[in-house]
Amino acid sequence: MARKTGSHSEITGPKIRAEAQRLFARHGFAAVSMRQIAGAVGVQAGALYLYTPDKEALLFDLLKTHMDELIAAWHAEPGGGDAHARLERFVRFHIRFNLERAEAVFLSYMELRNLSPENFAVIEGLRKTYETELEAILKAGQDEGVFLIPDTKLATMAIIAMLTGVNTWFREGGRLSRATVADIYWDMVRKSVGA
Amino acid sequence: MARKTGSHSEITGPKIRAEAQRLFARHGFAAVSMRQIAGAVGVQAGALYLYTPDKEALLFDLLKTHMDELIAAWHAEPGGGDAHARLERFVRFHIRFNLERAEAVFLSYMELRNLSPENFAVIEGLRKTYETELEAILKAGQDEGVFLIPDTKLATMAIIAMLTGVNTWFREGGRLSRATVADIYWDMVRKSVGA
DNA sequence: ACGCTAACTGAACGGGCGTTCATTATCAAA
DNA sequence: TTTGATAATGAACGCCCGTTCAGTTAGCGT
Repeated sequence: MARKTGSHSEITGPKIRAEAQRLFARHGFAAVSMRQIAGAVGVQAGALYLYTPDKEALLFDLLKTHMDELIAAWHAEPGGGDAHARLERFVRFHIRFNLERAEAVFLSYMELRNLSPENFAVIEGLRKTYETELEAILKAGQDEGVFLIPDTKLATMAIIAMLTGVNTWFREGGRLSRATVADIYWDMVRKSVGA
Repeated sequence: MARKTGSHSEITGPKIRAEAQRLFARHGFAAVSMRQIAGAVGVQAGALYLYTPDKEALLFDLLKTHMDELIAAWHAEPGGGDAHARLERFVRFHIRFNLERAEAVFLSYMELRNLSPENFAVIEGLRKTYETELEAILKAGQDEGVFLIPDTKLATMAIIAMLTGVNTWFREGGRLSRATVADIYWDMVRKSVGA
């Protein structure tokens, strides 16, 4: 046996990334072997190296793609309005997007330390970019006089941590719907910035 | 060479736990070998098994001890007062305690999945116990009419996530002192529950 | 000074790791 | 139908893993 019938790189490539994401999120990067990933995909371990130079590059690809898509999705949201409206959109967007991609979010928080310093810096830069989007809203609200925030940098970190925390406990079909959760979190965020 | 000069289990035992915590926090449980831990302690790998039945038990011991100490430390805090005062004490306690033990906190959030189901349940139970302490305060404030919270369970998770988030960015000697950070977070928490 | 016990070594066990590569089967264009 | 490119195999490489254990030395009560 060598090449399989019906095999195509446009199928195997995404399949590898999907299975790697699933397994990394479930067991952790270091605890998952290339052979496990290959097994989940349905190929031998050697075949993975047609799609990635090494294991770390596979992780980096997942994290980078996620961060790029996060930022792109936020930019695709409707802009404009006052700081109050923009903050509400950010809160609802963040919760929605992160719940839709729980595995990728989990990965990008847990597995950063498995990246080389250069790759780590890239992801950190993208995260900073995203955080700056929220901080800009808070600053604008502060200038407009609709928010009362002692420190916008701190408020940024506090709000993001609070929102991202939803991923740790939310379960589909639980007591509350996504919409209700978003409503309540928005209520808390709104009040916390004094609006 | 066999037994080393000046060797005592009361010294080696804690040293192993300390080095394991440091290494697990830095590189992740799965990425750290027993030989690395032994090397950091200054013994051979086999010696570790005089102090732990296996690698996972070492991790569990660290997590369990941390959670026990967290809960004990909270119970040692002065009680009494109205919900407003108790919430402030909780916020300041959580930030202070977690910053004091950053490595243990990091571990107990990141490495839970490396525990067996039984051990996982134990740590989860202790976490739940701690969270319930906060929830009781929020409920009391709700009943007293000093808080305005749509859902106390959600508010509990939101506040804990927000507070624990401090650990991800706070650096000693940075722009803000611990005390200032605690002040600002308390301000945001207070407002978010409508007090 | 002796003997018991506690503390540790160092080698070994079987197994899994990430990665490479010669080889082979399939696909798609000519 | 031939042919070159593509997608995969499967064996092998050297290395490190968690764990065990017989043997050895240091500490210490008697």
